[in-house]
Amino acid sequence: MIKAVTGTKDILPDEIPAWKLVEKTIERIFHNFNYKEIRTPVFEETSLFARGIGEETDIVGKEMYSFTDRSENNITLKPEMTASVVRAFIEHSLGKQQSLNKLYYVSPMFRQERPQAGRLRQFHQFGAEALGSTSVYLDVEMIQMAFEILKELGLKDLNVKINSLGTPESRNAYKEKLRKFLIDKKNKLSEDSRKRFDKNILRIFDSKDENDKKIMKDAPLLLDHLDSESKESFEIVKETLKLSGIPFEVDPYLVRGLDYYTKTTFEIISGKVGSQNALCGGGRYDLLAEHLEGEPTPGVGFAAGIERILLACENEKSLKSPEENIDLFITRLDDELSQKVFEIALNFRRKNLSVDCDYLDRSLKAQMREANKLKAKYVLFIGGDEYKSGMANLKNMESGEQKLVQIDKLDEVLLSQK
RNA sequence: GUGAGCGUAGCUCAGCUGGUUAGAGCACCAGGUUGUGGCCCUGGGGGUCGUGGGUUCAAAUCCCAUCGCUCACCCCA
Repeated sequence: MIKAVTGTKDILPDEIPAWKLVEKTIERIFHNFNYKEIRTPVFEETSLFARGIGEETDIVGKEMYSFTDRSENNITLKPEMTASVVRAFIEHSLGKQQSLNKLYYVSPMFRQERPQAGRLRQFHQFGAEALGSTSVYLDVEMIQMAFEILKELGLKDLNVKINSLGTPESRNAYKEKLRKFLIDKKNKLSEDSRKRFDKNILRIFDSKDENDKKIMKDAPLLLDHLDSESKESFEIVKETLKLSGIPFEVDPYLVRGLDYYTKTTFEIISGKVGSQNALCGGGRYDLLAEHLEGEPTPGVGFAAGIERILLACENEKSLKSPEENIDLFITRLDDELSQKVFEIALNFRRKNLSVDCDYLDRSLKAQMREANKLKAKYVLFIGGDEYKSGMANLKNMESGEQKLVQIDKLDEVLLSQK
């Protein structure tokens, strides 16, 4: 049997209502904040991600779905959206038509990792990017939108973490300080952390090794070494978040894995989804546009994982997606009437009623069971003596009431009761 | 890339100190009312016990390999 490729999943009809509800919520909240949707291709030239996300990151280093196509182009299925959005922004000179662009997206993403709870090889993210302003209020707006969407979906067990990475200059100066602090302790660190020492020294703060933790307790903190501008904007972020009524905690160890972040970074964690618990993450990236050879353009954004959110909703039992039902099920008492039933069905379908009927030549009883299963509001019985006089029984499935109606007057009867 | 656990019906699982035709619940189909659902009752269909090999008189059950899934590490949504 051919099965879906490892790490990919079918979304079956039963699960669609939950997805639709999430998608509707996303669209509503982004509209409230006046963000416009953007759609970009699922694949891009590999170099876009290599340069945009950073050669040293795990995403680029070992997780990309890359291949060469028949014309020898290096292609990669998008592992995240920010680089693509910024590429489109530059390519179409969106910044020249409008000084601030507030964009959002919902799209599948691809990363070749070992699947586990809350991690797939094809997964879905939604997110937003605001390009063209350094205003910290946009930083806060990202958190507000993400938080609002999660709250609307009924999630409660949430933890908002924020941090500031400062400007690249202050961060590099700080990294140097940290390197000096660690250099003589390096051989006492765990193997993983020793690797991080060269690759991404800030990541050593994430180590779960007890001894590493002990060493890092006395390490200098990035937050204490911010440039004055980053420090000030971080203060405003915190104050504004407070005013927004969004509970948060400052996590000086929150280091996002993508190279392009500057200043504000944040993450929203769920306590209900296992070990891949980041529902959403984001931050400011003021230098990305020029990295990609565009006009220098400040930006902020975030991305959230739909599968993880759905997992959290399931575990918190927070999602009440509406029941699916149909307006009318038409049964047939005599087999010869199939065509008539089909004709009546089309008539109502054209009038925007949701209508179904039997296609399996089943007994009336079976048809009724089907109607019940589909939660039909009404059942129409076509056939018998009453049909000969142009009549049919119409049954209200909830009350059980049934009345004889004239078939050619069904329109007004049904449409008025809808 | 590393580690652990698990693969029996469409789904959830029982059976596993090896021993007659492999079970249950749910779902599905039919009947109980030859023109009427939800509850109930009766019956039915559906399984190479993931795959391959080995041990044995005998394997779903023990051993090995392989594939797949799951969870965790790394990292991230």
